[in-house]
Amino acid sequence: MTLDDQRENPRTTRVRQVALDAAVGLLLSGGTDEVTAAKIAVEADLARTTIYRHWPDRSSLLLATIDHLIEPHGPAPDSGDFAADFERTLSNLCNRLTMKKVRPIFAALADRASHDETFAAAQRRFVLGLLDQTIAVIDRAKMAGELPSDVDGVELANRLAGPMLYRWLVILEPIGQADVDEAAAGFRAVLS
Amino acid sequence: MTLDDQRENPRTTRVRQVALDAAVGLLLSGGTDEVTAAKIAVEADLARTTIYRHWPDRSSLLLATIDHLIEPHGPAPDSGDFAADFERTLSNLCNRLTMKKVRPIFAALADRASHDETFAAAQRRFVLGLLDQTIAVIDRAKMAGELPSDVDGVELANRLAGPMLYRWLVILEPIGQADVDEAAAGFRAVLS
Amino acid sequence: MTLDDQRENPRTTRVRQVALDAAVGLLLSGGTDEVTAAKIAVEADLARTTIYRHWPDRSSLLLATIDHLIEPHGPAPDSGDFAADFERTLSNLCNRLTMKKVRPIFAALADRASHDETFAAAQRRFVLGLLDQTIAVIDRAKMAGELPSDVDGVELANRLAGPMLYRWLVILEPIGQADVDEAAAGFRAVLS
Amino acid sequence: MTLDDQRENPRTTRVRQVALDAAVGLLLSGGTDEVTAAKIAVEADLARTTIYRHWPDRSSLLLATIDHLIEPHGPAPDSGDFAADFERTLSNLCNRLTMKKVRPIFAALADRASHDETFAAAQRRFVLGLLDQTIAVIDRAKMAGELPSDVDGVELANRLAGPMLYRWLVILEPIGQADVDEAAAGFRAVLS
DNA sequence: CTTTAATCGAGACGGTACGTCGTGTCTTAGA
DNA sequence: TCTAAGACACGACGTACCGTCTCGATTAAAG
Repeated sequence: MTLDDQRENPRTTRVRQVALDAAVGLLLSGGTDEVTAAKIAVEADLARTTIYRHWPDRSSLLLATIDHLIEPHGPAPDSGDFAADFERTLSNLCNRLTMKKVRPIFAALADRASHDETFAAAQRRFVLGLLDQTIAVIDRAKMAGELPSDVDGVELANRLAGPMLYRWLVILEPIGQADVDEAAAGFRAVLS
Repeated sequence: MTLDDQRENPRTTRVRQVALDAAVGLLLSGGTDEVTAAKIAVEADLARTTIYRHWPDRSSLLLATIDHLIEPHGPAPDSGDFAADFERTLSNLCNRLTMKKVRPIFAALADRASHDETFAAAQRRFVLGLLDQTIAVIDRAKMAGELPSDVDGVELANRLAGPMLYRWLVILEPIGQADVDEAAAGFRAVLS
Repeated sequence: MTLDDQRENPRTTRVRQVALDAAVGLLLSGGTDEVTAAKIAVEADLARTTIYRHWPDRSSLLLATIDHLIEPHGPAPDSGDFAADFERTLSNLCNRLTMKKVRPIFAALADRASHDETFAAAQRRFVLGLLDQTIAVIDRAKMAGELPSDVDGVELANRLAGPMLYRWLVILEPIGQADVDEAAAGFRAVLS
Repeated sequence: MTLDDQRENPRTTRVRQVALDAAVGLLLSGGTDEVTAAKIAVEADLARTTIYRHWPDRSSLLLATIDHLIEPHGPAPDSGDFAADFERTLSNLCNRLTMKKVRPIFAALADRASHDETFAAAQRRFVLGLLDQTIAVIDRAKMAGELPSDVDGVELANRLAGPMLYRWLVILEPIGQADVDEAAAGFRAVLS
């Protein structure tokens, strides 16, 4: 466990780090088309060829950039009150969405996903990642017997939080407290 | 209808046509990155510079390609039975979505929309276009007094059909009859 | 004589005039590469295609421009004193050379002359044109018996004035009064 | 001599070589306008962009082509008899001029020299290069005391050999033995 | 004073070249 | 070993100009 394969050359680790940091910056500021070995090399003060040693092509570079960009979410709220916890996770989600990073990443993934299964998988992972706190709360409620045990956590999370993602990602409109409230109400309705 | 159809030089019309046809083919088969003046020129047997005469850069070329790709939808079903008509439009929508063209177009728009307001507007238009039959049915029901007059047609269409789009475009899962049924049920619930 | 084929369409005459005026301006200010149908069209406010109606290609356009540029020289000085007249023509030549137009024209002709006999002929005409006053004075001196009748006027003009042209066009150095004096001395030497 | 020959990448050396060889061919056969990155690339079977890596634009490419074209002259003849040596260098010059390469090079330089000081300098170097054997002989004669020490070698070379260059480059007439003889006579006149 | 024919304006089109940027492969040297 | 440095073939970018080709709109001279 402790022996996780960290025995990587520290130079390698450093290069990967600074390259991806630069790539993330470029992705956020200029979109997919800016994630370029040449630009990363300039930005991170590396040789362009070094980038190619770590990622063989644009696709994998972009994918790695996105993966690097997705910071792990904190633990789901756990106050004992599931309805409150659920509402809390929705607020978190709302913040995360509007922190502006989500839209370009989602779009970049979607654009490639149409013609590259690797990106389709990444897109699914990404969206699930957005919902994972929500799913966690649902699962806890299930285990506590406050939700029927045959409820599918992912399914329910999609049903309740989906409209928020839809608004933000598909019809490009802002999400408000009203959307959070409605989803929270939906949760309480199944909570019984 | 009126003959304001520009009396445009037929050569010009033809060039625009074959160029966009080729561009559509490239977009559908290979995605955004294939929509290239050079490739269109080869595909459509035109001079590359001719492409630039009609569309000054990649962006406008891509936008024009997408506009060319979006065929106008037929009229909304109108049988007198609003619930049936609504269900029908959802089936249409479902078919249209899965006819495979929608996903790459949406994704292409979304990718640019993150950094180009023109594309954001196009994305909104595109999604509204997908829903227009649905909205039309809702509006007819409102005028017939079967829906409260304070219902917002676009809002309602998004609420009811949104989950289908969400499934297809965001979480990349297939849409089934179950989704149509559920949305139709939602419509009947507000109909009374 | 009076009936010279002036029966040309006045529009045509005007177009030719303004086009060549513009072309001359471009040639003098920017060199050969500026003599372009497109640029002339802008400068002279003509349609580019109109230029092509008058001159079929760049070569003939450039040639016409140069011909238009070469203004006919005034008559050779004629004071009765041949030595003085000769020195006067050399001063004129010196001024004409250094009025800056000559070098680029000569060079433009020479560049083409290497691979196009039409331009070679134009180059010869151009240089002879520079010397014609000088030749005229020599010929007058011959007819007055002050020079042997077997002297070749062109040959002598080249021998005497050639060094000035050489300095200016070949080794790119300024011409001074010393050069004029020396040539004039050479003339007086054969005059006796 | 010293091995400062750069230890340059042999690929690079080779590319430069074949590119310039092709460029020289194009320059001699078709003139300035043929010296084109695209045409060189085809002719030398290189990528067009590779040409741009070595020479950033048309001007420097043309300049490099001309430099590559100018082969170094052999040493000046040195028989002890200055008059004979001088006549020999003039014959050499005559041959070099008529070997056909000189005219297009001179013209190409002159055309650009009118508007680009770099080319003007190159033109001066080129002409001086043509005369260097001649100048060398003059300088040797000076050091041997057969010429007054206040004679300017370059000046004298221009005075004596200039007429030959003038004939060939300016009035586009062939040079004959007569021209060589006359110049040689001029040399003997100052030699005394 | 019209009518007819030459000329012009406007601009599309297939081309060639420009000079820039990016890609992915490769090789040589240096830390 | 890995990185730096950079050459290379390839191909797209967007621009400029070339020479050809319609098509109308002017305008000239002739009936």
